[in-house]
Amino acid sequence: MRFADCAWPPPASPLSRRPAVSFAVLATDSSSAARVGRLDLPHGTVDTPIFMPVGTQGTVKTLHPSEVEQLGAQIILGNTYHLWLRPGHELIRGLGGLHGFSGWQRPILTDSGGFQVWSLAKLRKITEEGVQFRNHLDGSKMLLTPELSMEIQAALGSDIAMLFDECPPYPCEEAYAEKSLALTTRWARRCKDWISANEPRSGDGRQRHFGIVQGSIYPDLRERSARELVALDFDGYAIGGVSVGEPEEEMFRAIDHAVPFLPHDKPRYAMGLGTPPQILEMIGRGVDMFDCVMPTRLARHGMAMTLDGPINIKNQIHATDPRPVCESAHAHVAGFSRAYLRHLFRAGEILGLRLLSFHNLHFYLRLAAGAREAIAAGNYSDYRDSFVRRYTRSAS
RNA sequence: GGGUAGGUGGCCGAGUGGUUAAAGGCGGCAGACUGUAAAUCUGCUCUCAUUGAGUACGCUGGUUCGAAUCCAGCCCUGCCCA
Repeated sequence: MRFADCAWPPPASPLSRRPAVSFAVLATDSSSAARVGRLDLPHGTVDTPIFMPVGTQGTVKTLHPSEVEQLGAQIILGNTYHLWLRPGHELIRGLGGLHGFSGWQRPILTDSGGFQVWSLAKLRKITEEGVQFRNHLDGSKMLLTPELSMEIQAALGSDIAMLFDECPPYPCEEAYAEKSLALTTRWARRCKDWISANEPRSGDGRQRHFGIVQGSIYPDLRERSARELVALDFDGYAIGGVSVGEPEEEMFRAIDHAVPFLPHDKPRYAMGLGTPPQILEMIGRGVDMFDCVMPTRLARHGMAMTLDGPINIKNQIHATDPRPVCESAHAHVAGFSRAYLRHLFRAGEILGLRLLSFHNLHFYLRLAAGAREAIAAGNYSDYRDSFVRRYTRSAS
């Protein structure tokens, strides 16, 4: 199975006819820890491994929900922090939750605001109670707590709510990482208490909750964090605190030191990852779910993913190139030349942002679909290796 | 013809005796981006060479130790009046 041979849109997996359970592992790879799974959620089913496009503010930037659907995206992200500040979770609740409000009818995962603890570090103060933010919109002080994060996510009505965590920076002293993960665990307990006291729904329609493993680059801490969260019993587990500036090898190690302590029958989610080769690497290490701003942000900055690595469409070299951006491009984009795409970017035309956003997401989604097919077909290592070999060949 | 304002690096535009190869913007050429304060940010952008040198603020001449900056003449442009 090669990336270029993958059918698009991907066929429904014949493996996915099973009794309704929240998550089922349907196939495993013999040469790696990769597995194919199915995750049943209130708004639909998600085939794993999966890439989840990021739609922080209730929109996958530049794209119409129908286009995101056309891409075959099965689940997208939203962000608690941003939607809380603007337009406010009660407003969204009143307009049909995030699904009704945004027009996206498939599953949504909401991040808890924990990442903003890291990304807005200059504007916040962490206490036992929660995180005091200086609102980046108007500078006013606001307190986000585990309970409030859960309440906001319940109001948004996402299919999966992430627990409120502290994402420590890199590098991070071991003592701080230990303190931080202990806080994340205490917050997880408070999230759980809030959920059991307030979650109105039950059964298949209920919101799922994923814990977030922290512990920076320290193996013992990763293990401890994973064990503590698993003991609290959530619907799935994420590995956080990665892709915060650490070398790639540290990132892989952090995953490896967490995955073995996570249950086989629950989905595993590596937060914020990654480049295409990183995602294939992580799938081989047993991760099921990914999200990353990279395809959409890079698209808006003129970078297009191709089977031969990313290219900067703004570069002069593409000025008269009649070829499509990539031989694997979706028909929606394949009809446009690199020369035209370059022109759109140089002219500041919005269509350029849209076409590359569409293209890069297609590339990522197809990468994941190909991985699912390859795992089911029992040749995942070949798929990964042949993709990475070509993708990185000209990059160096 | 008279008056007046002005001519600065690819373009716009600041500078009005030395710290000016000349602010800033645009344009151009690259780079960065990983649970999105991001259609953003960074670097380079006269010529040649390694430090360094050369050429350059309409043109020509002058004043001065030193001129994009002061003076004279000329050329050109905008506006106003004939």
